[in-house]
Amino acid sequence: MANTATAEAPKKRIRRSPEEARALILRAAKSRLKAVGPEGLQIKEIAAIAGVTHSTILHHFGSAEELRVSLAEQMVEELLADILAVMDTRDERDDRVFPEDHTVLFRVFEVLSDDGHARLLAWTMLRGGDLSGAEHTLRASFERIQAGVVMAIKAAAGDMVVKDEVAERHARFIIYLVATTAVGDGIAGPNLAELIGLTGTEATKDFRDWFAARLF
Amino acid sequence: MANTATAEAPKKRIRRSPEEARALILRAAKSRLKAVGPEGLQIKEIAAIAGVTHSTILHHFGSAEELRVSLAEQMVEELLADILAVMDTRDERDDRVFPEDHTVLFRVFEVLSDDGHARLLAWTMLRGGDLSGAEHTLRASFERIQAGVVMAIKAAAGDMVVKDEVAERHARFIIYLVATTAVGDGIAGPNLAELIGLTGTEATKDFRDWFAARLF
DNA sequence: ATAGTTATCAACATTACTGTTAATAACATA
DNA sequence: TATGTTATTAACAGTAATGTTGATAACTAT
Repeated sequence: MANTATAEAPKKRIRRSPEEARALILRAAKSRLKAVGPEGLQIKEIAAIAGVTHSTILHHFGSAEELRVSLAEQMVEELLADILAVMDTRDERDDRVFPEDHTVLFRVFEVLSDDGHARLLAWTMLRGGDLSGAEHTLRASFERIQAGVVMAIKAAAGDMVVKDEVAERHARFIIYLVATTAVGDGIAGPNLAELIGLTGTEATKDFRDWFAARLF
Repeated sequence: MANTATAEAPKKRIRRSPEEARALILRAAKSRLKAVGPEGLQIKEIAAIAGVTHSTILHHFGSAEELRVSLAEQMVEELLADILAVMDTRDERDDRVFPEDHTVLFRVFEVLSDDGHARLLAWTMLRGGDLSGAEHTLRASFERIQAGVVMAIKAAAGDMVVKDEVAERHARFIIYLVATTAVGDGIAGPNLAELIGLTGTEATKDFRDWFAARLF
């Protein structure tokens, strides 16, 4: 670098809208969180990745803590959007072989566990997990998921009549089980699978098939 | 406070053995971790709870990081000891109604999820989760657990003959599922149950019964 | 153009957390 | 009782994180 001592830096600034700036910063924070875990969430590091100074972050979020809260909320919303997208895709193809076909469940595992969402979610919850900012999104999303699972249960029953309450109760259990399992899988999966001897992609697939088969 | 300016503080010291001191500090660290999550693991806070100065912690553990590693290892060992204890208690009573009777599974949930072990475990894994210090304990414990579950599977099969490989494979799946579910339950449980509408102890019990019923 | 707004930055200030040092109190052993 | 060991502490030092300030560059509207 010959210009360090001689020429003054031209110091061009990129001026973004507040929304763009916040999005940029949150993206950087997220990648940092994924890469190095919760300890990597210092605003200076995030600022470096986003290509801004840490003052800019403070300007937009008020404090480091508020940035973390915003990040947590945004992540939860993204996660739900992803899962709903999976279910919607499924709905478009109108064949009703839900229980036999494990693709939906597999995709849920992918989104929640493999993509690292679970780890980020866990971090959110471990740190006191307020999430009241995402409260409304959460409720609305759950209603849609619940409705989808109820439909699947009834489809799985075939000719047999299933009372609404029974199906709804069953759906709750299934959702709770899938969610907790996927979260646990995302967190403990790597270590646990190695310990238990369930390594390799085919073992993963075997387990998920086995799991899916006993859901309905 | 009249003595602040006048009398000198008597400053009595409690002198502990290294083992006692370490145990005291680890206990404080654990309670702190449970109470406020990973961020609560600063040695000054821990020192305050343990009733010592932070220098004492550094004296016994070398560094803040080494304290965290020690804590993680100790927690894993405690967890496994607890779970093995549950299984052993079960073995002593020689009735073989494992699958019908859900007490063992319930106790596993209690130990792993309700007691907060899962949250602590998750913290361990989120932070890079080495655990190589507890490697040996882990392997040995898993072997015993695996053997116990295989026995339960065969007992559940009743008269039918179950090939060893089949039972072992099944056992792996069950262990993996129970572990991931309990971990996920411990972390996401409170938030998730509230969202889904599975609140209250009877709902928790219902879910665990339902879950246990579909394991074997 | 001109003026007003504000996103951005650099430099500084301030905390908070970790680690160091030297002295001392508690205990064991001789 | 005397002596040695070391767990404990207070005071200090260093470092890394957050937060603050004032100036400026980029953009908008008049």
